[in-house]
Amino acid sequence: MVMDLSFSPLRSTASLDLNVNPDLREDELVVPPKEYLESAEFMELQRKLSEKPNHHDERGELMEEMDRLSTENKELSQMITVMCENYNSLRKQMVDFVNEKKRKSDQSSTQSSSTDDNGSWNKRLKEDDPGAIKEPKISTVYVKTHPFDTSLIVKDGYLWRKYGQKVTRDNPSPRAYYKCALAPSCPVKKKVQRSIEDQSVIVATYEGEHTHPMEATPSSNVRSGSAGSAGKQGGRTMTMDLTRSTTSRLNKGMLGRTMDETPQQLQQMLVDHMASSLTNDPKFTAAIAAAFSENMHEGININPPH
DNA sequence: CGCGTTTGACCAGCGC
DNA sequence: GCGCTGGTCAAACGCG
Repeated sequence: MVMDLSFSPLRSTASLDLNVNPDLREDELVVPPKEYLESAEFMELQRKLSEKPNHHDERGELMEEMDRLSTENKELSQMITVMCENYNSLRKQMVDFVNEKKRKSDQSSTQSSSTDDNGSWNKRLKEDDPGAIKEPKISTVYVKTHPFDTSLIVKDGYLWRKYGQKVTRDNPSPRAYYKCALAPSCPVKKKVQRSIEDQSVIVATYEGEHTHPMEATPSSNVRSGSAGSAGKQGGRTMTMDLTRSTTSRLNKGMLGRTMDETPQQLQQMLVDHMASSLTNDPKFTAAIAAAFSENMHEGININPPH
């Protein structure tokens, strides 16, 4: 199934927004980005819907618009396919590279300390806790966000308390430091920073393992700034939780934990998930229904004048 | 007023 | 020893 986004006001972003949350709840609202709601394109669509239409022309226009959007949808589908192919190719190269590196470091029997942040974090943590025998578990998660979304929010089902923010040398984006809200009983920390290569990608580095189950209200896991800054998010984004082991096929595919997904399968999973996310959102469906109801009500007059 | 975020100060590791 | 950098602390601040 290829999701037809022709009717979706989200089409300009949803088609390529890979930032989906497999665990999205029905009570979590998915709204179009604020930028889209304020865009000229959306205003124009709204204006068209609210205008007293010349029924025949309007229908013709709508059919044309549908054709245009269908074409656009096909093009976007092709783009996703190409992206998936590229992703798989790059990932394979990366895995090969990492394996090669690991082999070499094993051979030289040197303690491999990565040059990235995790390495320094590990070192620091070991110093903090000399009694620690086992290295804390470090995992890095990449989360695609809406390009306009400037917040550093990674919804992962846990409650976090922000304790610092820094601008690092090699990345103009600030890095935020979080501790698990249940600290000190739960020692987990995370760092969140936008990718230097792709500002729409948030890189979250987790250290340690939670000693407690997920919070019951994942939507509140990270407060968005001092409550008042919530509006800055500009619109909800769906986040992809890559940390959970009980991942859906989608997660497996996107994380690359299995390499056996074809681009078509990946694309299918993405599209299916976007479709279910949208249709599961009562506000979104209600808004669409209302818009169409209004339009159809005027366009299809059951009691034609004389 | 409580709670969580913000942000400047402080600390420690590292390289020169 | 000094400066740079990343990580953490804690007082100030703001919102509900």
